[in-house]
Amino acid sequence: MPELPEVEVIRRGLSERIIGRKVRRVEVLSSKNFIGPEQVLVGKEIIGVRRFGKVLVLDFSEGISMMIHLRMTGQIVIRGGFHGEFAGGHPSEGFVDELPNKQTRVIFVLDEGKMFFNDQRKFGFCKVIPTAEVMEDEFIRKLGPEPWNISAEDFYKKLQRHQAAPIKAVILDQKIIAGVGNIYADESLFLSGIYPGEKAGNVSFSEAEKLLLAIREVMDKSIESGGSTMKNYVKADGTRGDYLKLFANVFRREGESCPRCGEEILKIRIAGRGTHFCPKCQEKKMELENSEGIFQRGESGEHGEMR
DNA sequence: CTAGGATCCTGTCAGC
DNA sequence: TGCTGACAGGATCCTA
Repeated sequence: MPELPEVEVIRRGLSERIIGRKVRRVEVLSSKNFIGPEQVLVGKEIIGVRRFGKVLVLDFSEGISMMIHLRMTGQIVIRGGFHGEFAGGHPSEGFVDELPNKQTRVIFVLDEGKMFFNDQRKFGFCKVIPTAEVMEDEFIRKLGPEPWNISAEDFYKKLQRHQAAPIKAVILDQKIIAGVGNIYADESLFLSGIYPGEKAGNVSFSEAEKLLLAIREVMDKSIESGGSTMKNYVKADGTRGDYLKLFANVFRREGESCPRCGEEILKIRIAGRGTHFCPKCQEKKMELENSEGIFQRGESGEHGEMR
């Protein structure tokens, strides 16, 4: 899905456009994607938009809230508001189509404008719950800290609890750290020079620290550039742009050459996910079968800044 | 407890 | 052209 940066961009976009708006009507086109009684939202005013990792929470008047999880292919589109149109989340034609379209699952008719929840694969959902119970939600309760709110020491300790698992699988686990998905996992592992399949138990403290800083860096950069929205979806000539190309070094760049060393970027499968990396910059460590192994691992390379 | 695989669903693309 | 299988910006459930 949309990962932390995309959801944060949506949170900001919605904050400017729907706070203060009232719900006139809710049309659930796919009941699978809506949990709870949608009618309780009718007449309520939207008073806040929060984010927890990849989850969005809209707060309404009278103590009602709604969680939105976009999962793989969800998107949120605002049309007809006084504060301009907006679309964010999974980039697809829904950003620009006339809505509702085939992928529209829920329509929120506001006192001014409409908000569409579109989702090709129907993995995402909206869930109405009392505001008081948001923090008790299973997913939110178990969610790890935001990347900016954990120390390198604590991050390292958490990684060490999963000795045998590939480091990529560990950082994708939302209980370890919130918000990392497939794109930012690959990108941050590239920036920190760690092989995605490396056993977490083999990741040193200094590598864990580099990795944490890299996660923050790629996410900050993506949020600043506006994530994936309709603005960067359609190029001037009408063709579809790929916002990933704006910042991704390795994601979906298999076959291209590494921007740092020129080696060919490979794509493999780790933790059931497509994984992109540079075999030279992200070298797999030697198996330490005996103490000599320690000396076979040369310097980790003096790489400076990269973009 | 951890780790890995199947699973939910629709759509697209490569290969035959 | 039509069919088939693999895969996809996620997370959960099931099994070992």
